[in-house]
Amino acid sequence: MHFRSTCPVSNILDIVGDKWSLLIIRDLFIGRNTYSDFLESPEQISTNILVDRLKKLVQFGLIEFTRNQQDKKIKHYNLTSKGVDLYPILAEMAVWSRKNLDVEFHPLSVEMFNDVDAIGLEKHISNTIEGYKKQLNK
Amino acid sequence: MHFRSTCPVSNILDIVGDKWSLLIIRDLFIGRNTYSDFLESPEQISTNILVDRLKKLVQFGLIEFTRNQQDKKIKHYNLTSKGVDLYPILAEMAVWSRKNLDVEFHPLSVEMFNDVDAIGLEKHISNTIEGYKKQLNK
DNA sequence: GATTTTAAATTGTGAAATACAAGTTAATAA
DNA sequence: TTATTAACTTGTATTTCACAATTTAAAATC
Repeated sequence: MHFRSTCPVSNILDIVGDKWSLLIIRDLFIGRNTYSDFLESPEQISTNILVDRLKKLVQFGLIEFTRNQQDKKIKHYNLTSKGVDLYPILAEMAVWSRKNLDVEFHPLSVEMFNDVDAIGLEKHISNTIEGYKKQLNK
Repeated sequence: MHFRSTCPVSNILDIVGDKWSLLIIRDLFIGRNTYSDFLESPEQISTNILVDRLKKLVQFGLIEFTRNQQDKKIKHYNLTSKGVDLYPILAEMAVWSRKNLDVEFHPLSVEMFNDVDAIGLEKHISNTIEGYKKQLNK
């Protein structure tokens, strides 16, 4: 990996600072975990970009995959510990958008905002991370 | 502004989700605030991209500028309230890099990490934001 | 007040990243 | 055996970015 500088903000941007990587990470948090799932996301990533990003995210150690035992042509991607650690960034991004953009948001994010309002951002983040990890070990 | 979807994460990425915007925002937090300052940053942005990003960030209402009264060809950029609100994202990005990348960081970020360790991330963020706003009103 | 310096911005060209459409592969299902 | 499906590849057009050189306009210097 080539880093542009020794600034930690620049470093992470060199890894996930493109138009798509963080959206794939977001998808994994909301339960989308196959190539086909990712293609169905509302932002409409193209297939060549998707394959490229999945490959890179695996190389960076942010995600990994397992084969479906019933149907071995299906890959189920999941976040690694490094990938799960990105959640606070996604959460702060969503919070920024709610505060600073005057638009209607997707029902899933409205749900997320309600949770944040109910229990606080800290707790929401730790719950989400813990929840993701639990669900994986099933 | 055209948004790819109604996801708040996607929305903010449509605004600052490129290789450079958040680095300009970072620069503003550490006191760099002119075109020449930005060019001196270690990541070496090119002049055409810099002009383009400054223009866009102004259009989005994340930054604005004032002319130097002694030398009116110098523009001093500063973060608006919307721009200052991005700090939690930058802070979480830095925290992620410290935890997950095995590299040496810039002295300024080491200083920042020490502050986070001393007073906690929450307090570090609110101090930084408050500090930035105060410094502006001088 | 003409010349030089400086900050900001522009222009041109090549390279890289992304978008879009179509086709391929290999495993499973019918 | 044929059809379907998930994942992936390929080709081409478009957009964005990188790099180098040049231009503009304000300020400083001679």
